[in-house]
Amino acid sequence: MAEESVARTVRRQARDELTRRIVETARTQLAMVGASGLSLRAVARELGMVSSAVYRYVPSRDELLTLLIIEAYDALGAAAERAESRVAREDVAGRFRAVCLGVRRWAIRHPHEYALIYGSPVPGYAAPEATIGPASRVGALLVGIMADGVRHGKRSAGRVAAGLGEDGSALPEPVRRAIAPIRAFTPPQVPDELVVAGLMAWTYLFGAVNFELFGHRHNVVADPAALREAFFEHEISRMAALTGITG
Amino acid sequence: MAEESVARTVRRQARDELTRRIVETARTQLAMVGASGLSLRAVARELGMVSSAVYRYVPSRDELLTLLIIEAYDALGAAAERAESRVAREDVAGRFRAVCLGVRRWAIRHPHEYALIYGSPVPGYAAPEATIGPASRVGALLVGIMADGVRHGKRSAGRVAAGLGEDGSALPEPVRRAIAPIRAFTPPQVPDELVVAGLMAWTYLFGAVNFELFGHRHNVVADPAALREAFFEHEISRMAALTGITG
DNA sequence: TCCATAATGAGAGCGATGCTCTCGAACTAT
DNA sequence: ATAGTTCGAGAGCATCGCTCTCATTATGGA
Repeated sequence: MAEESVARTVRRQARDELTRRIVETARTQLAMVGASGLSLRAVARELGMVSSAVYRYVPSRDELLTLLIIEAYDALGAAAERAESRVAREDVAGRFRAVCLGVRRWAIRHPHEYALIYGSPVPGYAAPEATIGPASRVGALLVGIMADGVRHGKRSAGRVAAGLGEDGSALPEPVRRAIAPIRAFTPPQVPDELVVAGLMAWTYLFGAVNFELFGHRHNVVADPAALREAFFEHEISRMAALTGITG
Repeated sequence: MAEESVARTVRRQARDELTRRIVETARTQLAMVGASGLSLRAVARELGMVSSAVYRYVPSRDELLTLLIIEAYDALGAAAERAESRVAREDVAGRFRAVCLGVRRWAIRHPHEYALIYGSPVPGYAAPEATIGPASRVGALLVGIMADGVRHGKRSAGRVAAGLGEDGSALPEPVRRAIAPIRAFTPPQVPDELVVAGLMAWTYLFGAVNFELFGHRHNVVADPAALREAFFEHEISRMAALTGITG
């Protein structure tokens, strides 16, 4: 009958709804007290149920954290994509810049969520399989920009290659082999040199945000938000120049 | 009497010795189970005493972690200094490279200790005053290399400035003001442009090590240690070129 | 030398955590 | 209507950080 499937769906819906509320509550808790202070029992209390009931929906605290990790990756990726989408497609340098500013902006607004994904890995060492998709959204964005940079203006791509081999030497063979995994996700038109440059820009972006958010720029860069932002924009544009994205 | 001071010293020595053993035990625990798994009670058990006794020596778990943070900063700084000291003073590029490789090597060998200092800040947000000294050892090393680079060969320093203002533009005024804090620790001969470049190299170094250690290069850079190392050496030397340290 | 004082270690205990188990109640499906 | 599944609640276990109290011991001055 129809009622059968409907009933099943109703139950599933109720279950999904409660699961959603649990994760949502956990997310607000995370935003307030950070990952180390996140308590399954507190989440249960907030929802008016007993702690053991939560275990019907979430297998463990670590799994809850994994769900929050996925959410955070997705939110960060969405923020970066939104910022990037507001820039004209041809403005490759502007798109790169927008991604960087978007990432930093989101990180500053959601420090605990950012720390959860780009700080020390909290559970074990291996990230769960389910996180790799959302985790690569920012990277995918950068790859797309690189590819467009190659397509739109051969000029910039050419300049990149030149920048990389400043002394005339090509990319060392071990380096070429080292980037084999990422090459599986990059269009073949993008040369190895540009891939390396993109990886470095990506590395730098999160290195800078990490340093700023985790306090490693105390007594190094001035505190006022405007100055920090000015410095960030400068370092990012310098990095873009190295990458060869000069607009 | 002499016995007075001796006795006092004896007692202090006993106290210091036990404190040392506590921190030492905590450090090995940290190396095994990580910061989140570090338990004051477990440390006490290991030392054959009851947990409350440990509180006579260490005010709290967070304070214990602070001691470990200081130790880790010091160990990392020492490792970097040791690596750097083995390079001829005139070989500025080699010294920079040695610092980077030394940092990475230490980090790989002491992942949990590295995560403790360069991962998410675990207690609150503000680092204790006592940590800022040891925390700046690597930075001080880089500053020294920069200064020597300026002193030894004006050529490289000049190239840096040129590299920075590739389009002929000078450093933006807000950026100059942003780096005021670090300028208090850098010799005046080092131009602002070089300071910025050094900051970027510093940022990149730890960004790269973070990414590698925290698993963000899964499916990006190949796993074999030799390839990862080759990639690291390449990215670092690229960064050195940007910094203007070309040897 | 003796004795008040201070440091030390042990134990009990408090509140809290993650997680498991069991037991009724409610709901689903036949 | 009944058999089976899901669910919430409660009790409980081991562990944690930390505090308090109470002896024991060492210290340092009278």
